[in-house]
Amino acid sequence: MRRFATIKDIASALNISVSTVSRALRDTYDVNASTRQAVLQKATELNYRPNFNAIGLVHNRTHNLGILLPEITNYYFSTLFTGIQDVAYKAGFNLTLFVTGNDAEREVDIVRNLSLSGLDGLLVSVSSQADSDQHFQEVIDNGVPVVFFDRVSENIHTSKVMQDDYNGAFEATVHLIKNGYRKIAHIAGPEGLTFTQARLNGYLDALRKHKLPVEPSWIVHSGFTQQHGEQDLEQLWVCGERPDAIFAVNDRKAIGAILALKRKNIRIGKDVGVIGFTNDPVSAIVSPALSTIAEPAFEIGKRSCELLLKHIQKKRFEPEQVTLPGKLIVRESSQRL
Amino acid sequence: MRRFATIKDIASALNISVSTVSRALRDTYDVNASTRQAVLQKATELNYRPNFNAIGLVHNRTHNLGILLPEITNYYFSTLFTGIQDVAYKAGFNLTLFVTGNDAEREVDIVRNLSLSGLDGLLVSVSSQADSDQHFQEVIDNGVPVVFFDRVSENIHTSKVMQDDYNGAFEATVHLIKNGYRKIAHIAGPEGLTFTQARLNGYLDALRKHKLPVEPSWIVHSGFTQQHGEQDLEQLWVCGERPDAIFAVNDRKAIGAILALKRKNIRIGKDVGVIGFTNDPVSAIVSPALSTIAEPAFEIGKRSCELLLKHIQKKRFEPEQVTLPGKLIVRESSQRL
DNA sequence: TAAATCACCGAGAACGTTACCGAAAAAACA
DNA sequence: TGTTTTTTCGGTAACGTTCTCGGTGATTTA
Repeated sequence: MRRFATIKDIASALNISVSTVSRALRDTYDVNASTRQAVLQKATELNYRPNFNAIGLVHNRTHNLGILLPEITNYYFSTLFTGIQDVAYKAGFNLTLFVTGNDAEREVDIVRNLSLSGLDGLLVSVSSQADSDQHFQEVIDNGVPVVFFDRVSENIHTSKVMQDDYNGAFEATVHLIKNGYRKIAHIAGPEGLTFTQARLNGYLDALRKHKLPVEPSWIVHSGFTQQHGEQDLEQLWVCGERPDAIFAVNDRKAIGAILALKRKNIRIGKDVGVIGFTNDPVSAIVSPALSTIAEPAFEIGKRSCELLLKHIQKKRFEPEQVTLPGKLIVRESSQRL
Repeated sequence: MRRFATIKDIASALNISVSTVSRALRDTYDVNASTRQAVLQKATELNYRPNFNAIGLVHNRTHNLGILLPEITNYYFSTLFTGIQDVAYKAGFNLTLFVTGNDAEREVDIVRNLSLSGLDGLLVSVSSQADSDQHFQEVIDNGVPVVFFDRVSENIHTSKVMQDDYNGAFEATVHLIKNGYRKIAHIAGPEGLTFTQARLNGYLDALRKHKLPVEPSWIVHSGFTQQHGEQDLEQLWVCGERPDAIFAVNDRKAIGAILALKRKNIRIGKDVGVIGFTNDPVSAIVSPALSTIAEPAFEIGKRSCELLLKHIQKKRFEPEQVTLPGKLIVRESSQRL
């Protein structure tokens, strides 16, 4: 059985009490400089590492944050994580990452079996809102601070940080309109999600404001992958009148659409305009390059973590809601040229 | 101060001892069915959650695995993580993720300050081998199982799992040769890394086997990003004779090279062949599509975690080394047509 | 010189859980 | 009926750490 050097080992080696060692190691009050020096030296000599379980036990603090993500294999979530870790690391917090794979059941399972005592707080982007948010409410009721980001949960009262989905979608759609497209379709996300709804609304309002027709068959919902984008486009192409532009809920779906269009020998931009959402690096690589709304993923991660840390430090902290603006990036796919 | 219901709360509510509650909760020996039922009911009623700190303290087991990664914002590492989590989740282990950002200093800092007592094992892909591996040796000396993957550390005796870098590189180079390219350059990774060396050797041996010249100025080392790929290509293009094909150490650099070549109006495939390594999804999206060696990222993650779990379970477990084969994926960028 | 202050240290309880051992009650055996 | 076994439970130490409290000497103050 492995066993680390403990505070007791140091104490007995130096013939002093554990209390003194404890104080010396933490450099607090009431300890002579020379004894402190001796303790420190002995500690490195024995390769002492503090036992976080023990510390967590007495303080009811673990310096561990949980992160719940639908997926990690994409640009948005992975840079978001990097943002989170950026502030967590500086504050001395570790991150335990849970990936649900967009599986709502798994999400519930994970949250229900969470070792709440092992976590000082929870950062979450929900997998799906289809069913209830009960499992999150339970966590909050247990006194564990929760911050939602990106895919937030409507009916739960806590801090949330997200990009401005509505205005981003509005701007993207207006951009297409200004570039002469009139029959604009929307390749959307799963229906249950709030941000799917927000982007849909931005799209709709932009059409209405410019007195363009809203054609229900030009709005198709499905998942977030490139394959979903391809399928959505096929569906758009079989039934009724075809659109002359596509606003996709994210870049991956937009690229799926571009690929499908290219297979049909339809010229992107000239025949059909395409715009995405996210500014995934791949949008600059695909040909023609994809116009998009850049999301501040890293910043969202940072802000979420900062907010969570605040929640943890203050006992009573009023939930905040922050919305970060996106930015229109014009490339080739949305221009007739 | 937040406080969860404990085993004591259940005990006093039921007027029984904590030992009995403990046994009932864990469904072990020596507990009557009816009292067990009562305990279970009370537990859900009080929303009891076990305190992992306490359990970790007595068992010296946390069911926490540490993962040390150079970065997470790319396809390879993020799917690798998914593979790890796939087996960890089933085995009831949580994952604490540390991302170094390819910063060797930060790696040392993280490892040195690791709460070893909070981790049952460590999965690592090193950030750089430039300096020493001493910090990892310390961890192992403390009795914490470590498994290396992808970017392994040579001088440390422990389990390692990686793809077959040498043969992959060999195969990629031979593929270019067979397609008629003769002046093949290599855009390599940072020099310190073992797998950089392995891929370089595969490349060199393929050249030698086919009696092609090895031109030192056609081998350029740098980092792993797309930008590095672009820079490397520029460097290749300024000095002396220009190559007619490029084998890149990974897809991102290959794509950088492709982009730079396109800016020069050089036709990919026809004028200059390009092949990468990884099979990042973007390699199918870029135009022309990038030939590459597919790496079994997910599988590597799974195998690493399985191996680590074995190490943790058995007290004495002989280090294993597993090498997974890659697979040549032929697309457009490596064909003259 | 007596009293008050100060610097430093130790004892012991506490955090939530498990493990070991012993005890009481119930059941089985003789 | 007495004895042994089985079933079920409780007491207690232990895990590594922090924290509160009190207690030495030594030093300063009056």
